[in-house]
Amino acid sequence: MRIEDAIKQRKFDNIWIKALVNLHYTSNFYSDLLLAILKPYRINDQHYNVLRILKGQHPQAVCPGYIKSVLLNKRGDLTRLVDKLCQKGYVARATNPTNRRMVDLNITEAGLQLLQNLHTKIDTFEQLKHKLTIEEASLLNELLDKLSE
Amino acid sequence: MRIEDAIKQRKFDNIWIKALVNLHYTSNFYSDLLLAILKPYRINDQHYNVLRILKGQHPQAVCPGYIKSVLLNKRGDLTRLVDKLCQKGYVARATNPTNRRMVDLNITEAGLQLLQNLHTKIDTFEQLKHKLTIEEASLLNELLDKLSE
DNA sequence: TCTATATATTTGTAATTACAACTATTACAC
DNA sequence: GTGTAATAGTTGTAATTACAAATATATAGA
Repeated sequence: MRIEDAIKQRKFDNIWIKALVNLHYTSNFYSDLLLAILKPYRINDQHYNVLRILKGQHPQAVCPGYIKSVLLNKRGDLTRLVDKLCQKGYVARATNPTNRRMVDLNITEAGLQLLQNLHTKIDTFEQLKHKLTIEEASLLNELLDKLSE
Repeated sequence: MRIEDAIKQRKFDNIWIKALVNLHYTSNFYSDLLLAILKPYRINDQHYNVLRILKGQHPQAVCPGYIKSVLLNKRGDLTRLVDKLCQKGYVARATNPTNRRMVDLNITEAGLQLLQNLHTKIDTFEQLKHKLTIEEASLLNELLDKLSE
């Protein structure tokens, strides 16, 4: 949907402002899609991202500090975010034997299975593939990179 | 910053996934900037957006339902969001005389003054202007529109 | 060793958000 | 009018997030 229709606003101060509004709108659009998929599993997008990060390093352990540094959304409370994933059995937590300040986090088999189940449902790949050509996706990446320079 | 460096991830499954991650990253990047500016005023981005919507219609009154329909982030609790703005004196609330189910919201002089103060600080216009040409901003809008079709 | 500093994570508290249930008012069919 | 459904907001409760302060461990210098 064109941004003008989505937020019922016909005029923007200028095209840069419009791009910024559009950026947030589109980001929320996909967040809401993802949240709807995750909802039956009682986890949110932050939990999901943590699981993906852990899977990326698996079977190597990862500490909360690292997760925080690479999470898209720096907000949120890693300790309690991870607490919930541990309670649900998706993540295992242990004190790092070498440096006892640190905590070793690992995704469990159940966690890997969850991501596997979600994969087919999420499949943003197929969705986006129909909406943008490979050249357009590449161009979008370049433009976004410029914005956060 | 290139998205690869920002989240320390070298490989993505494909360029569409990368664009989606980049989208969320860039959106958060600007949200965090905005939140930092708003923090001294003890309001958040949702409050700010509500004030902008009210300013857009001023001096005409707006009801919570309308605000909800055009807010970028549909989540959030309009009643309590507006409560806070009323408490701070930025918004005036009254029952609609014609339809007593509805509530008339209006931005106050103090609210307009707040937006005025914020304007110079936010000024995303100048920031983005340096990062994207007018053609690039226009292209970005087109690509984003395609994504939420 | 002792102390100060830095690092990694957790905890306390208040504010915010999510979600569902609830109240009040209006609209419409009979 | 009366009953029923639809609409507009509000409220209750639990979960989440923000922010600052606290804990626990490690590191480095005197």
